[in-house]
Amino acid sequence: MATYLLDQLIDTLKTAREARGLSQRDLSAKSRVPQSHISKIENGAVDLRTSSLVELARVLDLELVLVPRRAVPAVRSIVRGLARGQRGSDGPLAAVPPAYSLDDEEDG
Amino acid sequence: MATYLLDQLIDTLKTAREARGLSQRDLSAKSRVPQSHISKIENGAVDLRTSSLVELARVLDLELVLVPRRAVPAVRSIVRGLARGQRGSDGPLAAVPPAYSLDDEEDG
DNA sequence: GCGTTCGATATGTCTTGACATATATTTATC
DNA sequence: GATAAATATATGTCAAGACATATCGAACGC
Repeated sequence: MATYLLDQLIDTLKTAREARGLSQRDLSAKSRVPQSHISKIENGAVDLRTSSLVELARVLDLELVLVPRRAVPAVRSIVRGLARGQRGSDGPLAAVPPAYSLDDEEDG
Repeated sequence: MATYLLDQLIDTLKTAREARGLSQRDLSAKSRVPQSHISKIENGAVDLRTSSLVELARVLDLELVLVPRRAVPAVRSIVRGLARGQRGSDGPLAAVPPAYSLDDEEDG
């Protein structure tokens, strides 16, 4: 019974897995998290431990970051920008583009 | 014993708590996570569940976000810039280090 | 039919997390 | 310096639940 608080994170994980064409078993093999458990996680049936979350995220090239609430909108904008293929290599803070994104939620 | 993977996150939590002048008991009262458990968490004695992590983070005005590895540097810049440029209403937010490690890799 | 590959489920084991208590640490009073 | 009270953090016990192993049935191709 995962909390609603986790839904966003879980959805990000699942979407990222599928975007990379990985099966639950593939992800399991790379993360050492059993496939059965991945199934439960994606179904919101468990309140997974943080180490499991980090483990899965790493395999999916995601990092778990604690962001000050005030910075969340800007962070989301950057993530969306990158997800659409823009390269953010021009400067760290250079681009904090508006969040006019569509629905290609490849990453969180 | 929490995995080394969690050390950064834990440290961020503890630092944020102290920066806000909250005792473990204060944080417990606001988060519904028992003080005894907060003690264990901060000592790396447990691999806390994600809901607990989210709960504690929220009380500290932090949000748990999954960030694509490629976007991590930009995100860190935002967080730091914000911590420097803007002050929270009630205390030094400056002490909110990013919660990730720096073994960057190629995209997959 | 047989063998794969996929996600979902069953049962057993190990650890978190809740509760109560113990151990600092600080401050105050004598 | 000793004692006590108040505050902050740490530890012990045990039930609820995460995690592990094995298995299930569905969908696909041979």
